[in-house]
Amino acid sequence: MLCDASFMPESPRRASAAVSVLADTRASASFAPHFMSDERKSLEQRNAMTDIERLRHSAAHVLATAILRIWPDAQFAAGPPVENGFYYDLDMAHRITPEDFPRIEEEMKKEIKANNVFERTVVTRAEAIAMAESGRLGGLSERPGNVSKFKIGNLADIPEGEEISLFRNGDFLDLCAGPHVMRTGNIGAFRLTHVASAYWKGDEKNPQLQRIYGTAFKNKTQLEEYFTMLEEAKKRDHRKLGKEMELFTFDDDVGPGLPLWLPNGTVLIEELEKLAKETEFAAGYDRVRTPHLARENMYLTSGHLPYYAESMFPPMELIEQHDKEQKNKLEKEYSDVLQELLSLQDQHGPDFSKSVLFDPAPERPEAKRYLKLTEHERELESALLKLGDRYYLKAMNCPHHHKIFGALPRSYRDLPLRLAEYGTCYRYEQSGELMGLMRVRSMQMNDAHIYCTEAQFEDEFRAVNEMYLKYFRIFGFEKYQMRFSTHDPAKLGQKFVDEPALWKKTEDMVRSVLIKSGINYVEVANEAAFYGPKIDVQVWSAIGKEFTIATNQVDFAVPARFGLNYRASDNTQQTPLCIHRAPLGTHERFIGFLIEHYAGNFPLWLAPEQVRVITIGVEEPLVAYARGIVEELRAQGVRAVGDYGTDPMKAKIADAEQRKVHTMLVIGGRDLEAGNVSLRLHGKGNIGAKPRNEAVADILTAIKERRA
RNA sequence: GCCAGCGUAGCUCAGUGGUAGAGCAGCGGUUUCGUAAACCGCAGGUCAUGGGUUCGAAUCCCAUCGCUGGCUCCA
Repeated sequence: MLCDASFMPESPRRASAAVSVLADTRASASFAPHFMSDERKSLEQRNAMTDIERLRHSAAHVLATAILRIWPDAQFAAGPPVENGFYYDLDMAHRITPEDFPRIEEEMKKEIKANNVFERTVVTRAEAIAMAESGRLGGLSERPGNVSKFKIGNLADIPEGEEISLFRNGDFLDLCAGPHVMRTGNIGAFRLTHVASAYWKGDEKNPQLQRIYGTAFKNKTQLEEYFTMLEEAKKRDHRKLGKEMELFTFDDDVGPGLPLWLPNGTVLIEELEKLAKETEFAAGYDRVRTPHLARENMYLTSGHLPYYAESMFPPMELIEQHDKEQKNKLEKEYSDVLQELLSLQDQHGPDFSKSVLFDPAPERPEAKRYLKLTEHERELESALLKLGDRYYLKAMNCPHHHKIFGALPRSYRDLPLRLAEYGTCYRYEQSGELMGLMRVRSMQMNDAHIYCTEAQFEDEFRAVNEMYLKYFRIFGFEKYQMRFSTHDPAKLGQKFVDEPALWKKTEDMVRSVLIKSGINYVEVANEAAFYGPKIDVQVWSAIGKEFTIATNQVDFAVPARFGLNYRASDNTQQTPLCIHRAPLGTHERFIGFLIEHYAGNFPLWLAPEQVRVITIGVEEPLVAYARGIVEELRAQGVRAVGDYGTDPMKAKIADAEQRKVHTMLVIGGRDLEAGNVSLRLHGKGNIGAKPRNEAVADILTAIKERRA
């Protein structure tokens, strides 16, 4: 598959066990999500639970106990601790809503007050199955006719030879590896937080269960602190600040996930582009521009179609009516042919098609049929291509850039060729996945594709990494995780291009760049792109959601698919390697993250309104002086605004502070006389008087240096 | 896409079957001020949209759209 979707920083990758270890050690652990591994945890791993996880896991059992007292038919699936709390998945006739929480919490309190011991017993598999069949597992008593169906499923996942343990608190008995706190009374403070639905074992083919989330702490103070912290986090949520600061908006008539950038937000976009353009120019990139859409055929070449079609907006058809009817007919025929081909392959085994295609004189009737069909398939394909056009909005920029590379004959002397574009892409994300600016359907990527020789690769890759770090220093990012995704040799030829030597070589190169640069990273096997290893940069939003903010990927497979080549010094034709990189991700997600990172208090160079000149009074000489300062600043490209109105000074300051204006120059009669301005910085209060020229020079320097 | 909750003025919210409200922002006046909010007034709403129940619906029911949380997806 070409152009791994995960290349697009819009795609947060699935959390991995490896990340969870690091996530837990980060300074910001309170907001870092805890990742449950996809794999079943071993007993050893489970026993490594922290004290608070133990407590929360125990709270899940108490939750189940309480629910059974109210709804005895409930069947429970899994109830693990998660970062900041716990949940229990269950199935029952009653649909739980938050209105049920007080009742449930009452019952939970009773169970905690009873201070029952969590008592562990080891049973044989047969005993456990017998208890599940009588409905006893995950129940308060035997429940004839109400089999503990999910517990039977869980039992099946426990490997032979591993101990099967049960935990009992009061009447509630559950299949559980533990560990738990000693007694229910050890659960100091808890609260149920929300209900959700979840597929059993996370598989959407399985039935949906009701999931109840809660949180628990050692004591009430910690619980309250947690909720206070959540409130604080919500204040810096980019959706809230984006509205308050008039950065962006969404409109139903425009469509979900399609942000409209207001003037203030557009300032952020343009400042970022300026930074990117300067940086990329200095690093030897060439800028290109490409259309927002392309013909179907390109995406057949790239491989986006049909595999990626679900994530693309449906195509625009440019086709005459009579051709359309013809096309529909041919498409129907084509799909019938494909179906028959597939069923022949199914009937006659996996090597059937090979054996037929390589047999010079196939005699078997099914082989003859197969050959006839494949010939017909090709005819239909070419007939279809001749009938009308389909245009797709681009989901990625790489195919367009590959076409630019291929547009001219290339020599090794042209390499490395670095093509950069803030390209606009469109992805049809599922409606439930949209989230403010963090997950959208239209996005502008800080994209570039670097075409280079193998010999150049390491230097190029290192330079890209250094660019990341340079950016992160400018923004003062500290809380991020570099994730190095490698392939799994067992899946060569399926999930990954079958080029073991190139995999090894590029992975070694990437690893060595990381180590030499002293970058702290986690390595995750089996998460690479189809076409090569990659590094994703993971960050966490204010409310603790993980996102890929930037990405850097190696591609040693796709250029060949596009027939890209260059003339090497020995006069042979060679295929270039390609690096896909987006250090500033997409405007949408990057700015979403920046808003939260700065809590809306942008540094001077980014601030939508950089300077506000406030007069104390409305006397003409004062206003003229203030106006002169504003004009001088604006002439130098500073976003300065004057407030010469009749409001009292304190009100003007309050207004500027609320709008998070970075620098306020307050001017009264005293300043006018001395040729000064009184400097006030947002959130920092009054700094004091300064000569006007000095203040202006300082502002210009701070902007130029992109000072934090 | 799935499950649940929510949708009242530009923003934050009150109103739970009987005449749509407040604060802030906006606009018009008055006020002429030294570091986070002077005073008075005005205007602003098909209560997301469509249908239903009812003498009467912002309020109850159904559908649609959107947002939020979670799940799934993210090749």
